[in-house]
Amino acid sequence: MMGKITIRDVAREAGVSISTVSNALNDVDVLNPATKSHVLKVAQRLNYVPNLNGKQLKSGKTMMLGFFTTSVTGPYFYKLVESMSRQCDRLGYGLNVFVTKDKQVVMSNILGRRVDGVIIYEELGINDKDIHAMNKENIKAVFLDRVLQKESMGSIIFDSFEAGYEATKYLIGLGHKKIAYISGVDTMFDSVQRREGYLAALRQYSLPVSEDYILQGYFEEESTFNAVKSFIRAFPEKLPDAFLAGNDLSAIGCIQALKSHGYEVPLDISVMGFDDIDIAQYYSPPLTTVRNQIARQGILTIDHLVRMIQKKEQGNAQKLKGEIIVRGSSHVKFDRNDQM
Amino acid sequence: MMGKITIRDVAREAGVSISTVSNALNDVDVLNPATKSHVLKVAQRLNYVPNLNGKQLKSGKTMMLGFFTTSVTGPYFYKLVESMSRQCDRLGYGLNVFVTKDKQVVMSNILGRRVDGVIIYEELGINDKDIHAMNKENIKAVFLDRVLQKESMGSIIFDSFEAGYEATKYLIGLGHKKIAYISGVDTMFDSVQRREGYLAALRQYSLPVSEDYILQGYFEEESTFNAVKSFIRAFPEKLPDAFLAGNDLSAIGCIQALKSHGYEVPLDISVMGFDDIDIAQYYSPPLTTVRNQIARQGILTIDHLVRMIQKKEQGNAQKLKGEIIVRGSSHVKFDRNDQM
DNA sequence: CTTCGCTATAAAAACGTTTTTATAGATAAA
DNA sequence: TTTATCTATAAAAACGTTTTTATAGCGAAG
Repeated sequence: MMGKITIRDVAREAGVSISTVSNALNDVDVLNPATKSHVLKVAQRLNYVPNLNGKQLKSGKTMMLGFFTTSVTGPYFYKLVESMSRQCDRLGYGLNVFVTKDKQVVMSNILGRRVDGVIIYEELGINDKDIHAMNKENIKAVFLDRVLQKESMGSIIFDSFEAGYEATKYLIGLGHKKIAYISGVDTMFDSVQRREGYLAALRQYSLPVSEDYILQGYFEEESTFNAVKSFIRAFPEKLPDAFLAGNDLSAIGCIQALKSHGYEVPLDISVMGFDDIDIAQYYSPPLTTVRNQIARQGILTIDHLVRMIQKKEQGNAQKLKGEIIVRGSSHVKFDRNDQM
Repeated sequence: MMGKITIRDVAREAGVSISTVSNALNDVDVLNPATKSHVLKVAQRLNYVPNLNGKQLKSGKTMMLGFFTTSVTGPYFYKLVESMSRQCDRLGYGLNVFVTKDKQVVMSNILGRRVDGVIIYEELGINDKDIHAMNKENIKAVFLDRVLQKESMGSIIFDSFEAGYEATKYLIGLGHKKIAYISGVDTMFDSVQRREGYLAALRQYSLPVSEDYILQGYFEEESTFNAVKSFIRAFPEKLPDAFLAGNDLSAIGCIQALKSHGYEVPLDISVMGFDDIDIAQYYSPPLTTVRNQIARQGILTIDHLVRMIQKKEQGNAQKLKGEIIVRGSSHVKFDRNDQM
């Protein structure tokens, strides 16, 4: 029978003006306390819930942040979403996840002011023109896993160079001297950075850098399996002390190949990956790997975005270090000759 | 310098009224085609993007569905979100994921009309009064994993009773007689239903039902690991033929515990889980489990909700059957005594 | 006494749309 | 020729808020 209860209904019922109701509800401190509590009581009694569209239209604020991503599949995303939404809660914002591949959808939601600020996962195809449009509208954004050209926006990314560097340093610390790298997909930023870090560490410790020690594994188990097998067949005498694989899947493929040739990991050869995927700890041997601090990325992202919104701060680029997780696939260099 | 471009700016620039602009943009077929294309061209040139709050305030529609959940962690959720958002796309809706534990947030977003319809994951504490409020506002909702009291709302749930029943029947079919159940979280509907199904199957086949054979694993690997270990220590002579774990994580914890005591799975004891999580097939041994058709649940959910919204259909309750996936963690009963 | 300023509230404007109603001009019917 | 109908567009109202501006009442300062 009775339709939606509006602020007008509350005003009439409480015998005051709608501005008074608004002030009471929004805790604006200009009202007589008695009036305020009376209004609140009436609102409660009528089960009044403000219409957010009206509210947001006028105020220009939604107190919502939007996370735009092409996918939400896999542990990376749910860990990220989990930590971001928790942090939003703390700061009084809501987090809204939009799963879409359509850039049009993204831009119309952003410029259409459905949210106060946005987190954008790479690969949505947001370009300079889009960023310019956002800037013009004074919309704040933080990008994940993307190097930003525009100073105006924020970005919180993992430092893959540092990760590659540290991982290699760790292997060197175990006494390994001949370290091979199994590359991922060469068009991907992460892949290239990890390799550069690997090379930098080798140079730093004056270890030989050889093209032969860079294999192509394409971030996949099978490709890596084949690549390692061909390597072993081609250079049986040049077997490295350790393999640093572009990611954990690749590390698994590498270990499978070594096993199939009768080598033991980690006794004969150490193998290390990146990402710390779920399987890493269950695999045999459990993988030594570099873990990204996803929860931390989520928290920093929200903090940064909220500062940009509330304190009108400029966006900047922050890099996160990886964390080396030592498990069973790596071992201090063990020289068979010493044994004999 | 120049602020947000509104429909008014487009109207002025194109030399028409704002209603004409609105009609052109919304493809209302009353305009002279020349006028329409002219207006569209101007809108394009000005990079006009409609303000969604204004739009939604007036029209009363958002073309958005909201998924409200306490958590988004784990494969169940990302598979569900993935399939729901894909189906939303197809039907011209956007899907919005709200991760929150605060019922107040949920209700204010729902009654505040931020979305046209909602999908609610259980455990948010939505009660009859809330549902009544939604009904009064004519808001459509579909509940997941929850038995509904109110006829007016929809629900698409997995038949966990059936799943528990069928899984147990499968184990019985392998020749197992002493079957233990590792319970999940007792406040969760699924957990309780699976256990009831388990009990029903035991009764059906006149097998003994014992309280000792119901362990508490809380749907977690570690809790289950500890629970199973304590069981083994407490009743070494009463070891069951098979464990039916409340979910796959629990099954893994169970197997770890059995392994640590020197038992072999499945030769000594069969273990079975629920959910078919990603690790299930990689685990050693690969898990026998009951798979829910998550993608199907997502599609049915969206379809149902959209029908309720667009065709003003009544909500109803649908149940989905699980599918038993036989892998390496279960085996026909093998009696060591026969061997000796 | 005025006048000023302050307090508590009300009234009105504004946010950016869509929708409803009005209007001018053209075409068709009488 | 007049009137009615239709077409294309414009004007105005409405959606439900917040924010800005106005106002009545009152105590204090001159």
